[in-house]
Amino acid sequence: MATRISPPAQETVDTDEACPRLPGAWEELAKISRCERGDIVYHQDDSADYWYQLIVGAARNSSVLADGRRHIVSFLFPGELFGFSSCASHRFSVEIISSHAVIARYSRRIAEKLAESNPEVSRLVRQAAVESITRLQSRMVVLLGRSGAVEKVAAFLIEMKERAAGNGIVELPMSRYDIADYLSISVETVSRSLTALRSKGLIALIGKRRIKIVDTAALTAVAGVVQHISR
Amino acid sequence: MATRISPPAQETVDTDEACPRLPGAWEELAKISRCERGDIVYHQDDSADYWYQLIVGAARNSSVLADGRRHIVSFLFPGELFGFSSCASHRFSVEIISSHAVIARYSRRIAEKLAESNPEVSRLVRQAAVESITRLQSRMVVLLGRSGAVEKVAAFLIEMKERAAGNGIVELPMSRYDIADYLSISVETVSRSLTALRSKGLIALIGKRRIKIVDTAALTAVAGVVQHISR
DNA sequence: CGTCCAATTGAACGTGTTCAACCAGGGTGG
DNA sequence: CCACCCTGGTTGAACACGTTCAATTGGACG
Repeated sequence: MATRISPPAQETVDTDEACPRLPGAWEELAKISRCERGDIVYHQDDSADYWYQLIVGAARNSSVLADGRRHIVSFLFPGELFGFSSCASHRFSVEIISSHAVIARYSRRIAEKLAESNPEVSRLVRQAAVESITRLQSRMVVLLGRSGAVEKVAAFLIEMKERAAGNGIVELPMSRYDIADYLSISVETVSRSLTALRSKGLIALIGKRRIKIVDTAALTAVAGVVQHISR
Repeated sequence: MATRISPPAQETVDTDEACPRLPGAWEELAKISRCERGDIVYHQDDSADYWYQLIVGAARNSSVLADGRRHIVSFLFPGELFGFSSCASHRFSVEIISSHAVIARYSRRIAEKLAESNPEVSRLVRQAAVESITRLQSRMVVLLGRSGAVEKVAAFLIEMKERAAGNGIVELPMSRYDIADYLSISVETVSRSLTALRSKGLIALIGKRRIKIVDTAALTAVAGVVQHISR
């Protein structure tokens, strides 16, 4: 059952990933950890002493409501900076969903100081925040825009295709339950929507967690004209 | 039909956050405009050369989808900073909904330079962005997490109460259609939810655009455990 | 006073939820 | 090795809720 990731297992590993190029002062600050599926990067209500960046793998950023239901606010992919908070504690939990992952941890106190003294870091952090806002707003439009379930799932698949980087085949690191909680529909409806898209010939399922997008144009059309974010 | 005010700005991701006290260098940058209901601060797809701050009044931050439907991303109230973006053009429109309003305009080029050279401005702008993210995430949880329409409307009323600052009586500067597009439910359902809350004795309607919250505790309970952002 | 649009109410319909059964795969223990 | 279970996923059927279409009211303004 989901072990908390260890206190800093710091090993110096080159982070020449898909993440944005950051100044040396920033990179030196990184403490690298390896983790596995189910590890919890931080928990709802933990104190927010660090910023994080996902280097390898995938994670979910979720919140559990009072009635026990869960909502997934976002999925995290390589390169993404997360863990910003306006208050002293985190309001959401972040949990690894890929079998393995690598994350970088940055002392919030020092990182903030750096962001104030170093113009380059300042700009990059602000840019990361603004992009996060853009993505959230875009997602809100997609989800709350009164599309049907099939449209939501189609939009989700396209988002995954664009973010996880695909050559037509999209790996889904998350379960159907995760997708359901992300789109705010029931698991059954997610499943039905997928089979609907499959029987229309727009996608093909390879196993459970792998999807081939057969007709991208048609899928995009189903999703509605969802203009996506330039990253 | 909605006159455009002032030269357009390029690139905007509206961060809908409350604005803290900023240093003199910042305040000197402000260009003040007065406007009226229906005025468009900027339009979807306009290029954005400015950041904005709403001083007096209320505005809506919306986007029109391909099929003609509209979605309201956020309502803007006095003090809020908006118009940030990472991409080249506005993805949303901002329109005044109160009879009169006052807004401040800041050259984005200069403001960004200021944010990079002045640690205080840097911190405050970053803080505004982070709070905007928090608010968006919170709103997402509230809206997507609660299934019932009555619960959404209840949550909306409480949000308005907290933001517009009320002594029990909440002024609603927006129409039922605006509320509907904000909550992604139909106007009829908004209306029905309001009457349901009224007949339960939780609220009272004074005219059309003014609501008295009779039983705050019960209304909060209906809204679900909606923890709100510290501003 | 009449017009126009926002707001409300009513009734039929459609879509997603819910409850339920079933299937497939992986792990464990006898 | 097979039986067993347990979780994740799919499918089916009844129901509930919000939408939609439609009619009515109410208030603002000319």
